[in-house]
Amino acid sequence: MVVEKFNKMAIKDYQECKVYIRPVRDVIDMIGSKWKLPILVALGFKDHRFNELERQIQGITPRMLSRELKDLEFNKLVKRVVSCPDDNIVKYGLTEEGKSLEQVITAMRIWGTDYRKKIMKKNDFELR
Amino acid sequence: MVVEKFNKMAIKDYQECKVYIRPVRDVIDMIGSKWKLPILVALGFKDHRFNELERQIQGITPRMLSRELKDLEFNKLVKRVVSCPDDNIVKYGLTEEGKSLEQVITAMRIWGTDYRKKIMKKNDFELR
DNA sequence: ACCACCACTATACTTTTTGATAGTAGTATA
DNA sequence: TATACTACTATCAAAAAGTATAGTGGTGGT
Repeated sequence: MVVEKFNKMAIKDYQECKVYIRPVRDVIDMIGSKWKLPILVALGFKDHRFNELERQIQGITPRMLSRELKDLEFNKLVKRVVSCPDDNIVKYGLTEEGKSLEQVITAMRIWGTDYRKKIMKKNDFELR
Repeated sequence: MVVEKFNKMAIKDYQECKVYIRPVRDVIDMIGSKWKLPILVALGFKDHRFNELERQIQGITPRMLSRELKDLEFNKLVKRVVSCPDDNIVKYGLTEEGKSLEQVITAMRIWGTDYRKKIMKKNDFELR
């Protein structure tokens, strides 16, 4: 009796966990690399050209920028637009899907800022 | 004149971007690996013993679990407690700091769930 | 014609992360 | 005493992620 109940609970917990874990891992798989969030944040400000992004995101190489933009395009978070076909001006911007990430990014930003403040206070020195 | 204004704006944008990017990257650095969020989600349900986590999180190896728990402990998101010293029962749970991540995780979960639904609709088949 | 800028791509390499497998020390159980 | 479970650790290998460096094809200006 007791064993059976315990088992059922365990299975329930397990399934609930999975249901909660899966979408969260999807998000990490999509935007959890070193450069994807910086790119998305920059594009959240305004559309950017390739070289603008290169300059905006310190340290990124064109190879990484290119790859990450392609990944983000593949996942429909970013769109590549040739805004002025005569001049071949390429711009990158967020899709609606990409814009809908704003709440996630904002939550991270707030938490990250708080965390950084706490660390700074505790250690009583400035980080960077 | 125009050039000067443009430059100033560019600098402003750049600085604002950095201010927004940094905390977001901090978060990714802390929880952006394959197993950290699954662990945090599981611990959000309840405290877990080491082997409980192993069973709960399908696919994780004890090596990874051990390492990731240590990382999370190091960053004060998770605490290790010997709840019953006589029996040496070890449990892992969220710290207050870890619990404060809930909003981030919730935002990710909601977004991830929506995204998955959209993909499923578009492709008109079930994922997994 | 020459040089610069834009939007990338190619190649090779290093570093980081993760996995597979086995093992250990301690306690409990039959 | 043998077996099993808990909470891990060690070693090595593979895979993934990221870096360094150079180069390409196109357009635009002088």
